[in-house]
Amino acid sequence: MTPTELTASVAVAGEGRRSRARRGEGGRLREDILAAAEELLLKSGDADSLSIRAIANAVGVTPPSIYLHFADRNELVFEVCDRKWRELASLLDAAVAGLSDPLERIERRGRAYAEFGITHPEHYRVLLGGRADEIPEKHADQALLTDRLGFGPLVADLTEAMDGGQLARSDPWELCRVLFFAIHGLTSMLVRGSGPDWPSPERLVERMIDTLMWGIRPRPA
Amino acid sequence: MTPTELTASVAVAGEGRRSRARRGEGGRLREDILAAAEELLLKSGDADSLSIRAIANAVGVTPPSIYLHFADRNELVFEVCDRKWRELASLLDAAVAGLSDPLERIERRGRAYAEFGITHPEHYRVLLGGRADEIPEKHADQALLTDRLGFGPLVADLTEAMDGGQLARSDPWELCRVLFFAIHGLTSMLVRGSGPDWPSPERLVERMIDTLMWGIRPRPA
DNA sequence: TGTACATCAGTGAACGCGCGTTCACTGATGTAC
DNA sequence: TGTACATCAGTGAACGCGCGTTCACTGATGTAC
Repeated sequence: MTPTELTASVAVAGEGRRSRARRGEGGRLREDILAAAEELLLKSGDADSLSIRAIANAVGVTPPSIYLHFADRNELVFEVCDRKWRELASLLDAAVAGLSDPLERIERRGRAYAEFGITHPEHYRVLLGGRADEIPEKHADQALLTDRLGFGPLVADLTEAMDGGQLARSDPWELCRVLFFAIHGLTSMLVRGSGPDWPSPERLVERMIDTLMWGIRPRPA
Repeated sequence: MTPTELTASVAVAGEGRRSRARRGEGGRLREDILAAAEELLLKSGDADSLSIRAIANAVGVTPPSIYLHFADRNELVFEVCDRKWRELASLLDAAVAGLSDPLERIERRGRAYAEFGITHPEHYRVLLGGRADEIPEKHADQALLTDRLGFGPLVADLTEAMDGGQLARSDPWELCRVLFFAIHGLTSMLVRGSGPDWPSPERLVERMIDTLMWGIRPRPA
């Protein structure tokens, strides 16, 4: 088998040719494309593998069909990321549901965030591990942090804690970013894969959260 | 001018054809290649732009010549990164030269690290911003942290501070990683580019360092 | 109830691109006799 | 001192690859008369 033949047969494989949608149900393909893209991401963990061709093949459709539903590759990748961001955001919300102590809520959010990365490294890498310029502009700026990460709730908790005297008074947005950066650094390194003699991810998460929570407490005059 | 002609003329541009090295001075080209690669990195800030062809063009040489000095692209990129890591390591050492208080040394290292990222965002992105798999295996594991980042000195300072009672006793390697992760998270986000209404990088750096330094102090029983 | 027709969901082939890498070569440089 | 020769530093053309995207098309599906 020549390399060319091999490639051809692989291209034919995928999921087999997909049956054409009924009239008016063209939108179904859009969903299937996004689902296939996410699956590809899971297998490879690399946004570069989200090629139009690979996705089309996985869905069982030809590349041009993608353009019936997305203007270009950028838009497709953006949509995939957008969904993941929302998923993460609601996961964070779920993690603090029912908790009323703001400090505890802050802590839980951090923990849940790191755990999302640890359990979905491929997705995390796509969300924040890549180059910024491969993400459409909408993602590149502040909107990323406020809209996507849902910083609002965290800032609210920080403010509440400050009001209650559990935290030294300061700019909550600034503090919010610092906390996020720290947790993101931890997560992104864990997602990169830890070395053989590293402490367990759990230990590192605990230690980071512990350090941060102490670091932001009110200080003796 | 057709696109093809344009490409051709651009290819001819670069730095002009380079004169051939004298007998025995073939190694000169190796240096020039690395220098050109670094320059390309500065312009684009993206390891993907380190293509064999782009580098060859910048040096004023044809692509195959690169292979006289590097086995493949991976080796070249590795060497470029390796040099940057050493640069950063010695920069960190310089930042604490003459300081004897271990806590102060720890703080200064963190600050210097973040500043390196802020002033050399393109380089930082190449060192830690990319995908792990684009970096040769040597870089991917623990060796990265110990050899490249020179964690030894930081661990030494942490240990000294623990011995002096300035820090609660704990595994210094674990703490070392946590501190690095936090500073890395900060740096990598700043390097990504900050949004319009962000606090200044300097403020964020101060705040992060301040939080961490408080977080690791001994705690009241 | 039957048929012409517009619409819709795709297809197939091709475009030009830049890439890493290989291969057979060239021609200047230095060295041995 | 002159010349044949080995070596060394490169060149030029080509390889096959996968990519995003475009374009003219096809053929099933539903609808209007």
